Amino acid sequence: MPEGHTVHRIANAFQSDFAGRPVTVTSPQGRFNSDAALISGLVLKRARAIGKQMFLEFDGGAIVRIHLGIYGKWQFHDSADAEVTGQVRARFTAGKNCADLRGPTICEVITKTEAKTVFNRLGPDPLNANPGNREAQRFISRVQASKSPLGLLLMNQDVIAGIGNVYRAELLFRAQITPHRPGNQCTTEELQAIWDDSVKLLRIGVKTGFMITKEKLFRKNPTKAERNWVYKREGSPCERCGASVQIELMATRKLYWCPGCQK
DNA sequence: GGCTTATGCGCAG
DNA sequence: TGCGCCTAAGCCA
Repeated sequence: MPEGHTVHRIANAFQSDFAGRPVTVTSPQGRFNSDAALISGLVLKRARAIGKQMFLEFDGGAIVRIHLGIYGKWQFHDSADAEVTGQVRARFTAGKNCADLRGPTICEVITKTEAKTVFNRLGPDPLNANPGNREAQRFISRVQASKSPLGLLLMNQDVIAGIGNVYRAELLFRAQITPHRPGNQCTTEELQAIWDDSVKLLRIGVKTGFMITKEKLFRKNPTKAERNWVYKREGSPCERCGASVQIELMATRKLYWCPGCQK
């Protein structure tokens, strides 16, 4: 389930399972063979996530960049020789720790310079916010510089890194702003509130592993159907105002929102 | 068992 | 704007 919170969870797992140790890297499926050979046996210095991408930084400077896309998935095992099933693009092992990667959009070895280019393009990640408000200000100025609808801007990883279709819909519902409002018609206060809310929701996501967006359920164990206000609830009455939740396509992605609450 | 759908995004045109 | 990627879950029969 790859919005930003998932990738941060994986990066945290990599940091504790593999960092500081030599890591064997193979490609049972074969498509990552030549890249794996460049790094296999090197010590992993650090695993970090920025938005939906994970970066594994190895001794010597090589970096593995992984983007799960819509299909990609990780599977962790307790044994280095766990049986390989299906198409495993890359397997990382250190001692008994073993992680299999399937179906990623991107899995490649890049240089520090190439990584820097990626970092520079990405917008601020609410999960990497530093003390102070610099990331929020970067987000706000990027939104206000655009005439595009806010519903599109929240999906743009150059504007804010880590938000996907679920959090996009839920953040806008919680802010009570229509997805069609142009970025340059949003006030600084409104955008600051959306940023702060994204920090809060993504942290809940990292903690629980689920995209729970209703306060009441933060500490519970809600089913998928209960977790959200508008996502995948088209045609149902809005729990806040009773209006029928709408669905439409925005730039080919399904957008859910409440016309009663979101102005 | 088969079909649809998905939390994403790069690319061609 | 539409396609391709290439995997798994959810749903139906």
